[in-house]
Amino acid sequence: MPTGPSALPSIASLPARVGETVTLEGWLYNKRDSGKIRFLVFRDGSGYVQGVVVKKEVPEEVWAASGAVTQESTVRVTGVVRSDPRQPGVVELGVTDLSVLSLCHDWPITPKEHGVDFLMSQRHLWLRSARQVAVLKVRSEVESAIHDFYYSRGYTRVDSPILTPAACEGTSNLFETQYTEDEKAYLSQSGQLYLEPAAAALGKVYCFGPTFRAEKSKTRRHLREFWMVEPEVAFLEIDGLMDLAEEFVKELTGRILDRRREELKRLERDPAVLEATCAKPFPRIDYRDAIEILKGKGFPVSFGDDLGGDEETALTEGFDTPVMVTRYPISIKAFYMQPDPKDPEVVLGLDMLAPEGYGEIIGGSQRIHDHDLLLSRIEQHQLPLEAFQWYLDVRKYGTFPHSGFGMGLERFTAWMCGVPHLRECIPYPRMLYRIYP
RNA sequence: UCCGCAGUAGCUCAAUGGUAGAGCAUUCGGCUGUUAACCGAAGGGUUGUAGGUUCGAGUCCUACCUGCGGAGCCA
Repeated sequence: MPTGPSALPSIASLPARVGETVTLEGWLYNKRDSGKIRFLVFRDGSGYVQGVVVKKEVPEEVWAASGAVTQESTVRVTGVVRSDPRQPGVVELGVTDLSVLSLCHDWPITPKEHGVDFLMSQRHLWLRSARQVAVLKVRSEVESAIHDFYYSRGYTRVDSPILTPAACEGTSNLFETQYTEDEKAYLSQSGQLYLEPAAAALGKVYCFGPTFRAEKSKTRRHLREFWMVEPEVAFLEIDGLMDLAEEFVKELTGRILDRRREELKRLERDPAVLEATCAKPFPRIDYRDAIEILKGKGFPVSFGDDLGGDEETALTEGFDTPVMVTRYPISIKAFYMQPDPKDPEVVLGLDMLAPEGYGEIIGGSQRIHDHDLLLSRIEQHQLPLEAFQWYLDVRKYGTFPHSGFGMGLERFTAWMCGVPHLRECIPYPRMLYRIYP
């Protein structure tokens, strides 16, 4: 079992050490003082443990240190691990020695409520709070599960570039940067176009990295910098893509339920919906049927309209799993999506909507594999042909049907955690008018 | 960009146009089983900025700044 940089045991390991005397290093999370007995809650990143300091049982200087120590001071503490008779399965530390390594003054984040503006300005410190720690652990678990999912199925990870010469879709929401003296570059909005040639090389590929959208979005479901995982699979068509998306979401959700129960509990996340997601098939609804359902619910929508947040929430009502909507009108979707041969007004696209109002977590499609059809779509969208010549080459040299999707890591994490706003689901959120810290 | 809401102590919020207040945090005191511990005391303010109305403005009006929520777009 490898140890960290310090050979000291972690708080997380204490339940297996009942009866032992251990020394820990960490921070003071909270303190309750009751005359001749003090309760100090320590944290070290792996967990939390309550230390009990009794005046007549410790040397005078240890008692003094336990009184002087403040929230977020760094400490080295020694004590006996014992089960807490009031909470079975939980341990506490009978403190025998305590030294303050660094006394913390004026810690700004108190145990009471704070406003969003204040917390966001203190994001680097806010990260230490129990709720943020839990969310970041879930996020990390999701990231790890993503790699495990694809690796175990024979996918090759292909890192797509972050600096790109032109837009994938439109140019109004790109971050621009100077590449050379007379050439611009743009931060990537998607790795998809680069994955398609890679799928011709490796068959099954995926990329996972940061994505940048300079949209003027100011909602809880948008970030300007977010992480997206994108699989792209050769010879996979729309029905197989839907199977892949469902299997993917089921596996990630199951992984969180298996390994992050503690964090879900701390976040007061009811696991019922996540358990249903693992157990039940996801409904698959054609866009045309979705429009009829929405009309029945009183929405003034007709064929050709895109679905807004309220419509998405209405469609998922009554389901405790994600819902997949397919076959959107060709007019509202990207140029590269494959038209349905049986219904040329729609494309073989797929959106997966999370339940409970969390909205779109996956968007994907079968791609156009016919060279001339793709060429005509590029022309219809008035995209610069020379910029897409390499993309057309995928169809020119041994073309093949293929499909892929993108899943937003923060949106998925937000849904897992039951956290309403994406800003808590990434360590340092980048939002409109906010790039500090 | 558009629509709506807000800005008062370090933080979260009160205050009919008439003496600027509470809780938490901080400091001091009390308490041997606390769980956002509790009890007592103290310090802490140019009410976002600039102008205006009024005998009198935190409160009403105008402009600006900052933030929040939502829309469009999307993951």
